[in-house]
Formats: sequence, structure tokens, C-alpha cells
Amino acid sequence: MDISLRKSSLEEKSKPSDEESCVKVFDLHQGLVVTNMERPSPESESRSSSSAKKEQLHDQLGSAKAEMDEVMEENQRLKTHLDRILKDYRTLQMQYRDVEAAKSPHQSYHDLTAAAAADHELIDLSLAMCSTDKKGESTKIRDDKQGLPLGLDCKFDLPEKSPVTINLTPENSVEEVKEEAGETWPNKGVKNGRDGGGEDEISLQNPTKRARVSVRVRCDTPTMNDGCQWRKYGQKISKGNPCPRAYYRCTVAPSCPVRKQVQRCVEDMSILTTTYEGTHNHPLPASATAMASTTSAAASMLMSGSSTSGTEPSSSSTTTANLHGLNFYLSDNSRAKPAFYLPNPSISSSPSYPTITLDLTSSSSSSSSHLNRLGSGSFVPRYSTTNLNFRSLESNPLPISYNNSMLTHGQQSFNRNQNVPSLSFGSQPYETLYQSYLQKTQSNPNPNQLHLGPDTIAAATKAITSDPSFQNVLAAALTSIIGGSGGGATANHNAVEKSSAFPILSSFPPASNANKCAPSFMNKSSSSTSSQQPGLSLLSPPFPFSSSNKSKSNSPADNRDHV
DNA sequence: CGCATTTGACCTGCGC
DNA sequence: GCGCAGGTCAAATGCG
Repeated sequence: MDISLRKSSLEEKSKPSDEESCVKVFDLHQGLVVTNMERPSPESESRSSSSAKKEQLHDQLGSAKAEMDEVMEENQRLKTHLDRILKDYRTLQMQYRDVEAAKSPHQSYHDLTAAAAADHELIDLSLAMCSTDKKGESTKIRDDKQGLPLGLDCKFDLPEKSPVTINLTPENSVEEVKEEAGETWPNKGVKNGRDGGGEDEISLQNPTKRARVSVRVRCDTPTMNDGCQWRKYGQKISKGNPCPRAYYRCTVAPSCPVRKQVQRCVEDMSILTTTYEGTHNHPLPASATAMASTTSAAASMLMSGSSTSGTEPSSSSTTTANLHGLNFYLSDNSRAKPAFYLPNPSISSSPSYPTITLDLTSSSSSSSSHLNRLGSGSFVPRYSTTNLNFRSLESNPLPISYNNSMLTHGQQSFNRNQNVPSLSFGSQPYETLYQSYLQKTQSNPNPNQLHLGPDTIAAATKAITSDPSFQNVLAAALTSIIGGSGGGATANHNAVEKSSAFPILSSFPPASNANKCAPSFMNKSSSSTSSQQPGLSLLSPPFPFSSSNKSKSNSPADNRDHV
């Protein structure tokens, strides 16, 4: 992994003082090749100075080689580690299935998951293998009924090749396929007689659950950058929130089904809630990719939660788990009305879809406040909703896909002035990782030369151990780097392409204007509307956030959500 | 003039 | 069956 990352570093180090005297070529696969191109000294160059130089070069070569070996060893270790993790995961998965089979001899695992999905049963994902977060305990509010401890979400299959495959119920499978095909998101039946598009018809015919991902961000600006281009097509005042809800549609591709809703939180106007739905059927800008990965992971968790196991119907339940610092909050109220907390009731007022909420606003307290409000009955969605609380240092959300985004955006520079949310990776908070990254990049001007230290790796390992999505992200990243040919642009490209293997659902809109809210990792480069990378082939949805508070308060420009 | 936003009307699903 | 609420459409409007 580090080979490509460090390559340039080595080149740098070994650069001879006399640039013209020697050219070194590093070949990742064949080792180090040095071509000495010493120019014949015209006259006065003494033999002694020449040999001294040679000696110096030899030393440099030696150290470089040693470092290279070190790096290769490290790569090997990482590979091994990843393999082990995957292996463990599969083992756990098998064990779980065995347990399930033992419990219900007449029901297959598949049947169980399908039944669970049908009943919207509560599932205790018990991702708490990782209990490094103290909040884990406190957040585990109630796990009434038959929460079924799954350990790791069994819904995720770890395919040999494609990073993410979700073991969906028949229902969801269809849905996924549909999404991949780029069909419209909702099938809520919003179909006006005037324009009955084929998409809608199809959607209506398959009224299946479609995951939505909500992101709460503290943002003072009207919109939040998520990397995509959006066009506002409607605005409406929703019940329970004086702030109008704005409806946006992805305009990157004419047929893109992805849509988003943006609305301010009534309780805290500084909080912007964006809900994404659908999957992009076109390549995404790098910045959107990062967001997409995050939402994908979140959606994956959600979908897994709603369709995974559980054998006995429970009227309602709420489960929380700690995912290495992430407060994973899953609740289900499909039938009964128990309370159900949603950060922004109004936004999630469309209970027709399973919704997962990424709370990037701030404070661990937010999580507790959320929990405290459970039971208040403020909102009762029909499908399960999941909250992920990311402690954030400030207003910039930064998704799960931290590593991925770093890798993906190799060449682009992080905005180091941005505050970074504190998503925790194991015991290592997000900031730590970010700092680590900054240190690396600062010490080395080439962002591609990212080198994760042992601590970081350990933290990442923990993270991926507890969530298949993380595994996928990391796997993709590792694969892209290890397998890549190295080299900035190429490596970067590879990383992005690999990430296309990411799932399902993710949506992130981009941020075009620097002053718009956007995850820090997205603030890399400028604001170009055309930051789209032609080579990218991601089927991930967007995650935009833009909001128009009041019907007319915002100028059109403000509402424009260019990438 | 073209494009994006605004905004009222319309459609659909759901609960009573 | 009716009313409510969410979501979408499309004509009108505004801006660059």
C-alpha cells in the first residue's frame, strides 16, 4: 500500500545533489533500478570527486532500497491483515447463519431476513464489537423486544471481487437492481397524470422500500456542497417546520433519478438537513464520490438493518450500537407507534422509506439528546430510521469515507483550514486520523504519499472489522493502491474507479462555492461546475445539501448547487 | 435569450 | 369517501 504512496518520497530522498549526474528509476515491481548517467567530465573533474559522488549515491541507494524493503514488508503485513479480517468476518457470518438455522430449523436464513424485512422488525446490529467509545453504553437506550444480536451485519456479503454486495431480501434486491439501472427513486406514487414517465410507472409497479440517507450538518450557508449539480424543482412548507423544504434533482445527467430534499431544522436553524434518495446513473465528480461512499455505507447499514434477521415481530423497538465511535442508531416503528426520533422530523416526514440519518452537526450530546427524545413520539415513520452521530468539531461534515476520500482525491489538496468532524476510527478519533494525514502531507508535499502509521492502521482495522462498509472502502482503497501502477494520476484514477464498486446508495451533492458548507474533504479544489471526471464510473448517488430557507430569501444563485 | 428559481396547482397515498 | 400532507409539474418570473 505504501509503495505507491512513498514512491515519490523515495525519489525525492534519493535525488542526487547534482541533478544531472544521475537518474534513478524506481520500478515497483522489479525493484530499484539506477541508471547512472554521469556525464564525462570535460577535464578537471578529478577522479577522487567522482568516486566520492559514487559513494554518496551508493549510500543513498542503499538507504532507499532499505526503505523500499520496509515498505514492501509493511504492505505485506497490511495485506495479511486485511485477509485475516475478511476471513474473520466470513467466519462470523457463517456462525451467525448457523445459529439462526439452529433456532429456526424450518426457516432458511433468507426466509428469516425476508420476514424481518417484511415486519420491519428491530434488529440489534450490535456493532459494538468495538466498544472503545464510552458513549456506546449510554447510547444503548432500549433494546426491547427481541433485538437480535448480530455482531456484524450479516447482510453484507464480502464478495471476492466486488467490494460490496448486499444480501438483500427479494424485495430489496429488486430495488437495488432498479437503482443500478438508474431508475427513479420514489415510488411513493408521486405520479402526476400529466407526465407519466416510464420510470414512474416502473416505480409504481414496484413499490418497494428505498433507502434514504439524511445528513444533518451545521451550516450557515443556504446550501451545502456535496459535489453534484442540482436543480431545484420545488419547495414546500411541510408540517411541523416553518422552514420550507426544497426539492432538488440531480442535473449532472438528464436521466439521473437522484433527488434530494433540503430543509433547516426547526429547532436549530443553523442545522441543515439534506435527504438523498436514489442512485446516480452517471459518473460522479471526485468530491461527490466521497460523499457517495459515505452515504452508501450508511444506506448499507440501514438496509441491512431493515432486512436482516429477527425472528419475532416486535411492535417496535429501538436499538443503538456503537460503531467505533459512531453512534449507530437504528429504530423501527413499523407498526406500533412508539416514538421515533428523527433529528429533523420534517425532513423525514416521509416515512415511506427507510431512512438513515448521519448526524454531523456536533456534540456527543446530540446523540444523547436524540436518545432522550426517543419516546416523545414526535415522529413515527413507517420504516426504520437509523441515526449515525458523528461528533463534529464544527460545521463541516466529514463522512465515513475518510480514507477513501483521501485516496480518491490524492492529488487534490485538503483544505487544512477546515474543521474536521470527529468521526472516530476505533479509539482514534477522526481528527487524529486527519491530523495524521496532514502531518504526512505536510512533511511531504505530495498528497499521494500518504502513509498511515501503525496506530492509524490499527484504528482503521478496528473500524472495518465492525462494519462491512468500512471493509469495502478500505479494501477498495488498498486494492487500488497496491494493485495500481503507482504514480499520482494513475493511482488516483484507480482509486476512484475502484470506489465505483461501492454500493448502492449514496448521494452527495457537491459544493461549488467555497462559501457553501461542505465536508472538509470536499473543499479541495476550487468550485468548478465541471469538476466531473469523465473517467469515473460511479453508480452512487449524490448527497447534496442546499437549502433555501425561505421562499424568497435566497437569490437564485444561492440555490444553485453547482458542483 | 437562455437557464434556473419560484410558486401555485395538481396528483397520489394514507389515515380517519 | 374525505381531508391532509408530501411530492411533482410547469407556467411565470428573474437573473446573467
